[in-house]
Amino acid sequence: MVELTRKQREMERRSLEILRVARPILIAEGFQGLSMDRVASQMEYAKGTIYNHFPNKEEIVLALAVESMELRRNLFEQSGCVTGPARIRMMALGAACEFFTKHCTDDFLVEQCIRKQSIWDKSSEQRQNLIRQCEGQCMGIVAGIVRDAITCGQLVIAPSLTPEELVFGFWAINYGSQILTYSSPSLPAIGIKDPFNAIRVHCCTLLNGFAWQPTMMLPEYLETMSNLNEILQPKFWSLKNQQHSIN
Amino acid sequence: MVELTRKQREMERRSLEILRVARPILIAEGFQGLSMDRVASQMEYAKGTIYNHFPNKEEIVLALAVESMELRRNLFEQSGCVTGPARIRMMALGAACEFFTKHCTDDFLVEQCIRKQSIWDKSSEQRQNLIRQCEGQCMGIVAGIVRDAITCGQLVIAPSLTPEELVFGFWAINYGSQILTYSSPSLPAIGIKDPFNAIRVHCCTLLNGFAWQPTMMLPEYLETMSNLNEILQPKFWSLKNQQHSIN
DNA sequence: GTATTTTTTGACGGTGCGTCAATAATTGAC
DNA sequence: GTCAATTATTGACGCACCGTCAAAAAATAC
Repeated sequence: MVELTRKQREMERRSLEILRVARPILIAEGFQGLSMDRVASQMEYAKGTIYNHFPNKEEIVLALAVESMELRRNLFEQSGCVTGPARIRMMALGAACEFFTKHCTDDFLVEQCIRKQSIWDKSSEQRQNLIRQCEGQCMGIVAGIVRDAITCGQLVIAPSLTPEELVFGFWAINYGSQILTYSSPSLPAIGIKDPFNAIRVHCCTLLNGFAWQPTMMLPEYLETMSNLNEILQPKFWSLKNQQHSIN
Repeated sequence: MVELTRKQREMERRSLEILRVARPILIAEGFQGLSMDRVASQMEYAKGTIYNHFPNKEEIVLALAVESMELRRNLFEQSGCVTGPARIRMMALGAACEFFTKHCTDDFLVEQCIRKQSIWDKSSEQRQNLIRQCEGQCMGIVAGIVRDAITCGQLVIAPSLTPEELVFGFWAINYGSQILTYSSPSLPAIGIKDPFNAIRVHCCTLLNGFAWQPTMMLPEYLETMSNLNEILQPKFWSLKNQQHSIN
């Protein structure tokens, strides 16, 4: 019994070590660049041993994505330390998003890697569920804020729109902007100089469009966001020891 | 001289044939699934001949993306046939986006394929410029509408926001939503049942947030969008013969 | 009809994935 | 401490793919 768990612990430790080796390769050279041989040689193990832990490359990538999405979820949870009306908490969440993209860029990139059919095709349902679960938790946190706002009468939405679908809009703005920012070869050339500022403006405008109380116009919003960034950063830094890639 | 151009024409014809063979493979099986050997054998040419036309796989994919983005640009241009205040033309553009995603799904998928560093690393600057150019043209069309609105006094934006950055918001909502829709394993499970409706709602809300005149509340917006979809679709269908994958 | 240029071909070297029989290490019974 | 049984590790192997290039074939020029 004790024996078994010791073995399991060792197994677990090495799995994590594999992920530690794989992560920087994935980030630096993408899915193509990550090779099992390379991971094996860098670990000083044979390839077969790696395959004892992960049945294929896709599973490694998904495992890395789980780590990264858990970091995101932790940031989302930590942003809950900000008190105040729902709209402010929603903004704190936006700040968490911004923090994640700016300071956990590696994790953001890993998250992107898994948005490909081929990866979902080849990976185990079990690990896929971990992703789904984490995604659901993130959604739950944000949708909770929306529900609070509705309950307090600070926000009224059309009956055809669920709170989750409202969150979907903010998710899309953030996610879409960030994808475009990182993958569009020359945003500045087509007139987009400060995408992060643009995201803030659009989130504020969307909140205003929904008439989410208390009313807050752009200058006030931007100032509040700056303050939130100040407040939240030190909190987030405390995660450093738990996690991998905050910089 | 005449000889040379005939050869060039044949060369051109075969390049297009390669793309015609490659496209369905790319769409069905992704970048990984597309193999040069397969294209060659399906064309009944030797692999070397394919390499006479495209120096590597990435160039083929980029060439396909150019075709798809040109289709998008054409749809954007065609949406200009709708007359009326800028806000309505902006909505027509939204309808064009929706049409593209829904009925040119293959092209939408191809557009996604090129948002990877590894593809830009390996492809020629020349073809990259074709993409950038097309992207710039699309941006130009939409930003033009925004500028019109500003000129007419129907829209006022903060001086810190360029018209292009405003477009960026709508782009992000559309692009982000669609990526999430196609790649998130289970949006319905986390509460998002009708992403297309959600996109419309968010675009309307964003327009309202910017106080873009003439004022239009959600029900009116949704009805107008439905009408636009009716009006525009037959127009778009006329592209069918020029292009590849409208369905 | 022959010499020259152009085009096509597919075998080849190199890399990477995932497998599996052979080998090494660990375990536990005596 | 020994040895048989179990478990873990290894890396060579089969297969697939990319991109190259010398040789063969076709087209062209004369």
